[in-house]
Amino acid sequence: MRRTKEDAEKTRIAILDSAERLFLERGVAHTSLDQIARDAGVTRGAVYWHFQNKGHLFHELLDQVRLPPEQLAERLCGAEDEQPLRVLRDVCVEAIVGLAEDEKKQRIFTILLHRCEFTDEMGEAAERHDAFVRQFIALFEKQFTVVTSRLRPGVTPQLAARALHGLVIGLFTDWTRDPPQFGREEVQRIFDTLLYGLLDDWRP
Amino acid sequence: MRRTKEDAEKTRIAILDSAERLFLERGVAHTSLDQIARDAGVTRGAVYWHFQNKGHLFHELLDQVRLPPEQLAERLCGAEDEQPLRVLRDVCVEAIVGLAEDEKKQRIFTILLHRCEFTDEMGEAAERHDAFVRQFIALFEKQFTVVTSRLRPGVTPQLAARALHGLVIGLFTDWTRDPPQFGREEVQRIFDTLLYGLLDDWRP
DNA sequence: CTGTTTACAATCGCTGTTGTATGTAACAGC
DNA sequence: GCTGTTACATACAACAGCGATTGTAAACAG
Repeated sequence: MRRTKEDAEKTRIAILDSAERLFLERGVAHTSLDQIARDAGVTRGAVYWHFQNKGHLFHELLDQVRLPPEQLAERLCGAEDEQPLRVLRDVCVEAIVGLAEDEKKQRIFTILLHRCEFTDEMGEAAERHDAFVRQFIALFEKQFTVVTSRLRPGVTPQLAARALHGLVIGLFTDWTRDPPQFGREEVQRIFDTLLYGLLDDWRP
Repeated sequence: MRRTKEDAEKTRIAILDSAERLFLERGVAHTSLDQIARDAGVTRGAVYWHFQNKGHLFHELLDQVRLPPEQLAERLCGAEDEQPLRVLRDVCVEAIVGLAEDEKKQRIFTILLHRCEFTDEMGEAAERHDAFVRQFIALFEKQFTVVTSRLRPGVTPQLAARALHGLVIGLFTDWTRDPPQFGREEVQRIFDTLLYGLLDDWRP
């Protein structure tokens, strides 16, 4: 019984939602396409119609929340010259706080960080994510390079970038493991704390 | 052809080693016990003789590197009153540097952080790990509580603990994703940086 | 109104994986 | 030298999951 285009889009969404729920509950590898289809009220035929395979399904799931790298780069380099580090801090704070406010984001990042295996048999999803992370660090480093002279003695732009990125990833990881942690103010204070350690003229 | 006890122990080790290699390459869920057995030069019978199932095998693999929580607590609370935060910092630095120096530790933590799914069907391994992490944070917080008065205004022991733990986890994650990063001095400088942001009287 | 395409459902064949049960040869103790 | 046990190998049964193919009714384009 063929449906209209809107109906088709609805089942597409339903499949994605079911995948999200089941991936979160049982892990990506431990969830079969049949289970997803059943949960969405369709058969595997529908899943294979909308998605090539599990890898692509997972990939499209991630793309629902992962902001495109270009957008990130633009955001970071847009306010050129002005107050690059303040923008950098705000981006980091937004990332964490955005996680707290958006439950879907929370679930999908939980899947990404705790419920899936990064192996090349999962297709381009893994590679793209790794590339994303590397670019993230590179952008950090670039921003710190601009203000090299303000860094405390012994602190290189590279070191600062690694530290800041580590903190972001770590907070993401801890947050998704055990959600109700802290609000915007506290997140901002954490990043201010690290930045104050990196630059002696940092003022929140 | 029955072997002597030492032989048996050798095949046990061989199975663990093969599991380590294959888990790292393909992920835990995507590795079958038959593949592990073949790689170790035995059959699945041997695997089932030494381990109840894949979950237990994974569990014993982790126990090869994860230091027992009691040991950690002792280490942190042992030098009571003296310089609790310095011990705390050294523990964090040791954790990261230890990773760089011990390749086995590196592989196993890579599996733990990037090649496995934390779901309850994996048995007690997941629970134990989560409990470990929580205790870790609790210990951090306890240490910071001792020196509450030295914390910068607005910084609570809880906040400090979350931040420090986040940084540790984040550096672990980044390191295992892309190993050749930095040496002991730089790691120490990173933690000193954060601690200096947390306490105004911190001196490396 | 009709042909084509869409959006699935149903079925099939195959392989991979798990758990268990049974066989078996050698070692260790007596 | 016999025996029970150990340390596996082999065999068996059952299922799950994938990918492909085929079927089909309804939507849509002309």
